[in-house]
Amino acid sequence: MKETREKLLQTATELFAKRGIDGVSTRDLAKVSGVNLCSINYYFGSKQNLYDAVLECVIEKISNFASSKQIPLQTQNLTPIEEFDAFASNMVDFLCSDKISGAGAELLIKEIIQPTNVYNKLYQTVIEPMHKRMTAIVMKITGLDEHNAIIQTHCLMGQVVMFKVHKSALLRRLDVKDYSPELITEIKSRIIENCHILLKGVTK
Amino acid sequence: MKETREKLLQTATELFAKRGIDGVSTRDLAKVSGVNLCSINYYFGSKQNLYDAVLECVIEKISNFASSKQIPLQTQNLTPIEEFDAFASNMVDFLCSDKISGAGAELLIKEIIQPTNVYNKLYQTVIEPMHKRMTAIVMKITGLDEHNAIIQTHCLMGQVVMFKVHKSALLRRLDVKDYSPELITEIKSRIIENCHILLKGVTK
DNA sequence: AAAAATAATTCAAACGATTGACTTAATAAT
DNA sequence: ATTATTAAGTCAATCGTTTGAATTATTTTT
Repeated sequence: MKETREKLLQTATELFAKRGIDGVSTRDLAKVSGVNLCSINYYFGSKQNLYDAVLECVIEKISNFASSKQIPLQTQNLTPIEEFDAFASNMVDFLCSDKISGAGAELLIKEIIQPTNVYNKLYQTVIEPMHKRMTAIVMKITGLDEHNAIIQTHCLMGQVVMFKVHKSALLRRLDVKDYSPELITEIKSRIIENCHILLKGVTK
Repeated sequence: MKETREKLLQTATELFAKRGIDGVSTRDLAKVSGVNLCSINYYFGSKQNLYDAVLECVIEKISNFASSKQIPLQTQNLTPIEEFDAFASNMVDFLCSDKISGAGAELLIKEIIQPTNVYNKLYQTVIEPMHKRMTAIVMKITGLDEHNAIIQTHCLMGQVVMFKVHKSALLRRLDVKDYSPELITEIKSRIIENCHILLKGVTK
């Protein structure tokens, strides 16, 4: 059946996201997936290839999510600020809402912290285009040169990324168990307000 | 000699930071350290205990670094903004300058992304006090209530953390090989300027 | 439509290698 | 004499991977 491959991909995404590739054995994967052990090699060739396939799925998911959010927006004529807002909002949604990214965002961060051979593709197909696009907007609004705009872009993105990277600390500080839709909304508007202030108030 | 224990701790910090605890075998550790395999169990009891010891060293290093930066400042009477600046500046230094944190900062981020049993101590002794202190400053300057100040603190910290978490992407974007002292200075002043703008311009 | 042949998939079992931990013995340093 | 360190090796457990037989699904032939 074609389910076996899919089940393996899904389980692997969750387990790898939680414990990393070295923290998950092929026997764990097979048991949790409910498939035979050799299915991993049958469908993917090796555990490493399975990990690569999982990450390619995540890359694809991001690409799809990004383009799905762009199509309806391109018809309108957005100001740079509006374009930026949509971008930041989507980024928060993807990183923080498990409904959208699943365990993918978790895996993404792991790959960034401890890059494997897949990182190159991740960077070229997802990270760099996003970063470049955001840098262009920052340059347009602030008038910063490219060098400074890149650094500023990194600052702005950091505000978003932080809520995924160190989610646990924020939850403890706020004394809540998980991100609620309301909290995500709060975070989003705080980030966007901050970005507005920075984009308008920053000096060369 | 007392070197063996120290050498193990040092090597373990670097290897664990690079490849994670599961990515390093005890035989690797012994070989790279240039010590005998059983020294690990002799001095630390187990690989896990060695990892814990390494992280406690990192925690201690942060605490020392933080307090060393506080003593000379406490004598002066700093404004909240000045206190904030020193705090942010030190945080950038610790996270981004390998001379100061060594591989410790790398390990720190790894522990945050994939917490082990040591995370609790890390949070209670380092992260929470920092976060609380910064939140207090944010509240004082902006007048935000605690809930919003916590979220804002997370945003501000994110700007700093980003330069450690996704250092590789920034280096690629700027087309440089590593953080130079000049680049760190640039980053630092950008972050501090941003924080000034946000602390003064944010609305309830 | 029934039977035969082929391909795709799953299975239990086991492979060789490596893991962390441990033992015993001997040596070196303080 | 106590402590520190090395050496060589064993241990059970687990690792990723492979095997060949069994099963199921699909296609071809009759």
